[in-house]
Amino acid sequence: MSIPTPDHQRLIRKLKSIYRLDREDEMALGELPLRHKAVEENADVVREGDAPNECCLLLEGILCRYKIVGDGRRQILSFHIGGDVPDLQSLHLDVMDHSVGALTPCRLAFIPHEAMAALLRERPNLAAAFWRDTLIDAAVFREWLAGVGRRNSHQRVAHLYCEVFSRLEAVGLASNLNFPFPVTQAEIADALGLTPVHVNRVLQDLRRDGLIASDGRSLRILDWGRLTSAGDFDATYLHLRQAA
Amino acid sequence: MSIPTPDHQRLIRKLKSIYRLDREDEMALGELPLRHKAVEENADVVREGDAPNECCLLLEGILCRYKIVGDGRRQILSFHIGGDVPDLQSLHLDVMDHSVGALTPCRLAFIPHEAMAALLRERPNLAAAFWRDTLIDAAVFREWLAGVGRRNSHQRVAHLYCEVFSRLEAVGLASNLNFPFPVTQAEIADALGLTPVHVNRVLQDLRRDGLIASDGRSLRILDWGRLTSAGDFDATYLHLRQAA
DNA sequence: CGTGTTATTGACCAACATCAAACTTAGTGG
DNA sequence: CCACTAAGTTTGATGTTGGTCAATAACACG
Repeated sequence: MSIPTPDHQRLIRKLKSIYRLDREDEMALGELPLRHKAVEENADVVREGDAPNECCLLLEGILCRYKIVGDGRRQILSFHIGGDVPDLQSLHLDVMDHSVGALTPCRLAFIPHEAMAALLRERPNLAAAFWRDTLIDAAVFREWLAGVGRRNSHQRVAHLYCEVFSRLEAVGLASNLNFPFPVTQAEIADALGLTPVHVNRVLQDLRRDGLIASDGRSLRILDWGRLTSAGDFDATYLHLRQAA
Repeated sequence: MSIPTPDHQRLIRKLKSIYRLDREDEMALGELPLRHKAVEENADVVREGDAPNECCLLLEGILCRYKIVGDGRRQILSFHIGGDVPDLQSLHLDVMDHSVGALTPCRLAFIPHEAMAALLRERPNLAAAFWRDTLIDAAVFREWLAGVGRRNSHQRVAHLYCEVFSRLEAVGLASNLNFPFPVTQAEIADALGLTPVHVNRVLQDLRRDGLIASDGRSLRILDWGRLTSAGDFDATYLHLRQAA
């Protein structure tokens, strides 16, 4: 029983952003075996149809989950940041119904399902925390579904930026409204059900209106209040704990 | 310890469509206390912002989950049929981030969170079954997200009809390709991110092409093969067990 | 410096939305 | 059994958001 490593801390920090953990929970998480791996930009981590026997903890970089529909077009389903376990579901859903890919070079750590299952058996509080995590996942899908279905392009972009900032802040990866976000316009388009050309035009509008400043690598939110209202954003669906 | 009632059987049947239960699991489920309630068409069962202390088991009728976005437009997030527990998540997410409403008159049964939690503590196998259920829920959101983001209106309608049939069949509520589906075109539009007028035109195309026959009350799938390919439908994401 | 990726621009287009009216159907009460 | 009504469906005319295509500009990287 030793102090959790910084890599374990990433996971702990994430879980603490959504659920109350006690000292023993943290220690137990610290014992999880991690098989480290670096992946390069655009590599797939898991692919639709796979039946993985480990989960993937993201330590550094940005991952996304995505589906390719019949005619080859891509829909990005979620973005993931340090501390996330984007394929936690594979613990209970044998075969992947979507893929996980790296949008930037990433540092990952794989955790065997066996180890994860044993931990959850031991510690019901952690089982609850992880279950809650997957439920929040679903809540985010719902919000995106509402956005793609019923919000216009400007609202969608603004909403996405609000969400990304809120989530980064919740795990201590952004402390002010200026933070790295190296995601291309084409990727944003795939996440929002738009085309890259149109995303580009929307971004120009948002910049012209003084809501954001962005190059392809980082994002600066210039007016949080107006950005949230432009994006119809309300963080309730993220189900974050009040204080971290 | 007695034979589970037909109402309990609905729930058992649903869970068995996605997970292996043993005899004791079924018996334990049969002991769940059910507080029955009938709701009329268009009534809300739970509302965004509520913090319910019971879950809602649907026995008869059709429920939907939905969100209202900033400008008052509605996005339907999911349809639910007999055996579903659409707000199971409320067990771990205190405050509702969306509403649950009745699309038809419904028979419901409420199960106290307390009773549900006790059952899951007792029977890890059932905890796994319910967790899996919420994960499949999320898988369906993902599929809808991909549809609204990247499929055209014809594909979306066809896909929805394939999904509805597959789910009804999995729990024994449809045995052939002709089944009741009393959902209005306006509701379908709200589920698919379209307008009622456009849904109407798409339906006319699908009927003209001999894929379906439908009035507002029931749906007959005339050509399953062509409907699935028109809708780019692959049931993998429903994560059903091979045999019921 | 090339070279490849990403961002930007412009001209044009199509899918789907909007608006408004008419038609159908199911239910209700006389 | 027949108005009457309300909800849902269908139709037509027209509008707009966002898509498509194609070219150019700006970077980043080796």
